[in-house]
Amino acid sequence: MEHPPNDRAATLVDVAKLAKVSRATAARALGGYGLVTDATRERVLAAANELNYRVNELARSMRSGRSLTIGVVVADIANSFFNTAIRAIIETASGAGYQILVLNTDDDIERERGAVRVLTEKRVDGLIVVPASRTDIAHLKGGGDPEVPLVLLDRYVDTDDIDYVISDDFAAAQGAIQELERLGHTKIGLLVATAQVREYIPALPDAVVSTVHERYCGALEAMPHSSRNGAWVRFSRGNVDTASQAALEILQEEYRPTAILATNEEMALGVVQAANNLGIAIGSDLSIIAFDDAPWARVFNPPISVIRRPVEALGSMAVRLLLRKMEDSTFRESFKLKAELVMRGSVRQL
Amino acid sequence: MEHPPNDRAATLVDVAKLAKVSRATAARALGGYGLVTDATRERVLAAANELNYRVNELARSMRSGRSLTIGVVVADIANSFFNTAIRAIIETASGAGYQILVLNTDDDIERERGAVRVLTEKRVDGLIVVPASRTDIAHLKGGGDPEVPLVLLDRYVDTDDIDYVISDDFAAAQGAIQELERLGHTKIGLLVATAQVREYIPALPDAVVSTVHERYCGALEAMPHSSRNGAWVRFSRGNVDTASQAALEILQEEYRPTAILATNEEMALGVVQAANNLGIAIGSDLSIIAFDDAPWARVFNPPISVIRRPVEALGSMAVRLLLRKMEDSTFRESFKLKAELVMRGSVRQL
DNA sequence: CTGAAAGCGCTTACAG
DNA sequence: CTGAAAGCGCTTACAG
Repeated sequence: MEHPPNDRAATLVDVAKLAKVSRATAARALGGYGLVTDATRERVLAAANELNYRVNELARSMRSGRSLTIGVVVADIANSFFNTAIRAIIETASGAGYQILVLNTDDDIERERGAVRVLTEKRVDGLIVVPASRTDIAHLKGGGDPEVPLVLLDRYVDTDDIDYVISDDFAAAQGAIQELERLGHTKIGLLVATAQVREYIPALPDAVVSTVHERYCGALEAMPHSSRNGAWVRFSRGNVDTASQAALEILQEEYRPTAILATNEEMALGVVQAANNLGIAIGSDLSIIAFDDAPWARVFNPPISVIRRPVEALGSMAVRLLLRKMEDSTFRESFKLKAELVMRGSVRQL
Repeated sequence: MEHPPNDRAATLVDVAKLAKVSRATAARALGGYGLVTDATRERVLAAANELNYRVNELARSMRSGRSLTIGVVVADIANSFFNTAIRAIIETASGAGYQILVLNTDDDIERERGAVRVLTEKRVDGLIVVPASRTDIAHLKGGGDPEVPLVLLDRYVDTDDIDYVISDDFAAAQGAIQELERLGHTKIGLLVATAQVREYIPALPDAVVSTVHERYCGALEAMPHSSRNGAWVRFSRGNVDTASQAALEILQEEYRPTAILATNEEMALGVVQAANNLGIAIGSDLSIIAFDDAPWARVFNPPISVIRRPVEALGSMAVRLLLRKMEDSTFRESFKLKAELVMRGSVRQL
């Protein structure tokens, strides 16, 4: 009963022929645009159905100039913040009919450049990028002529002509330190995830990403003088083992801190691991607050206090902002969302 | 110094004109195929550079019939197994010049159908799917004529004409239970992540995904008779809170088990949370083994014993298999990789 | 409401 | 080694 047009997939022409209409009419009936009688529409749909027709989105995109695809360039999809954000991005985008191309950079600027290039060539309608650098951003400013709409996620860069959706990490870090002080802590350590670093170092590297900068500065500003000499501060690569090494160093200082702020999931796990190794009990001997409410944080014993950022909101907001910019290329707006401090058993009052 | 062809992005014609060659020659020089003199190639590349030319992959794909894009349809990108696999998929694919379109189904078969349809319409060159059902698979068998190469990841389905890359979960579950018995455990509970279930139930639901089936059957087969009545078995939705409820029920049985096997990350966290709530000490009062070596597992106190599946290998294998199938449509092969039991402090010898 | 024609930006044979 | 022509499968004006 099928009309197999030889062997190849059915095309618009096949449908049009079978329905005895022109290509234009068939396209209108199938695409749901323009005008068609109910009768002809039905005829076309029946034909399409019989031939098991699938529109070729490549052709449609080329002709219409819209690919219905959004490119997402992210530091590390295995990190819980990013994959939760991507989940929200996929959700929001597919609700609006857009699909997502995801690339991973591991915070490598060269890979980011390549990613943006590939996505541009694939003619994505828009781009969501977690930039690996605050200053190396020429490739984001459209080396090309008609620029692809772009929204930065999680981090801003050193220019005022690129919109972003971020959380207020300065305030969040500041608030966490203040809360520790309120509870009597005066010796406070800081473990900062910093992709730009090989292993871990005590001093702030030159070029760091905005989140690193904000979290460090926010924490430092609130820090009691006794904690500002940097003995309890380390900037570490974003993996658990390195973080653990760095935390060990901090915790083995002559006067060790009574509390540590960890700036992401990996740093938090590193601190916990180091504390376990040294037999230091979290919650009683050492208090800890971490950025991002990873799924395991509240299940730990004691549960870990966290700075909960509105991850889903950040992701879906980035998409919605991007969609608006795609409609109106002059539209400009940026968002900085508040994070929430969630205190749990990992912090003790002194 | 630029030659802005009005306002639009430079196209192949613009480059050809500036380089004073035909479109075909320009295409050959830029695309790196066919024959061109070094001299003309340089001229073309210089022109392309001056015009900041970016090839339109949409057009290239349409003409060449290859989109250099692979579709990935996954249950939940926020789950650590899946996002680690996706990371490997992106890595392997981009090494071969392919980009990844990711869709999320939450194990909903309707969404899976929609995802496959969209990706087919976007003319992906291949498809990697984590199927939400073992039987509802018509949409995977190419309702269309020339089928898109397909590889299943993590789960097989009830047909022998679709290739897959999975881990040997039956053997893994069996091995874990046997090890518990070897250590003296006779009362062993089982918490099985089952997307098909609303909350949690004690009996195996009708239609479950292959991983659920394999893990359950593997565990059951090794189970001592004392543990087979099902009092300590629950099938739970894949989120921590539901899992925790289910675990609470198991742990509040009159004779509670001395060990529990949890079939994924969420189930493991659920057990830990329930144990914490009841004041049951993991490692001494209750032993636990979990599927998947999530990043937090070894950092817990005590560290959680896990069944470590070769996640990256599964992901990159799926891509390599798919690439081979794309080259040769008759190529058939499937892989079942071994998992490794990693014993840590969460399991005690009785 | 429907159709004939042109064209999106490339690549693919086919000549030369 | 290079070019002229055709065509991938659609949509977009433009007529009627």
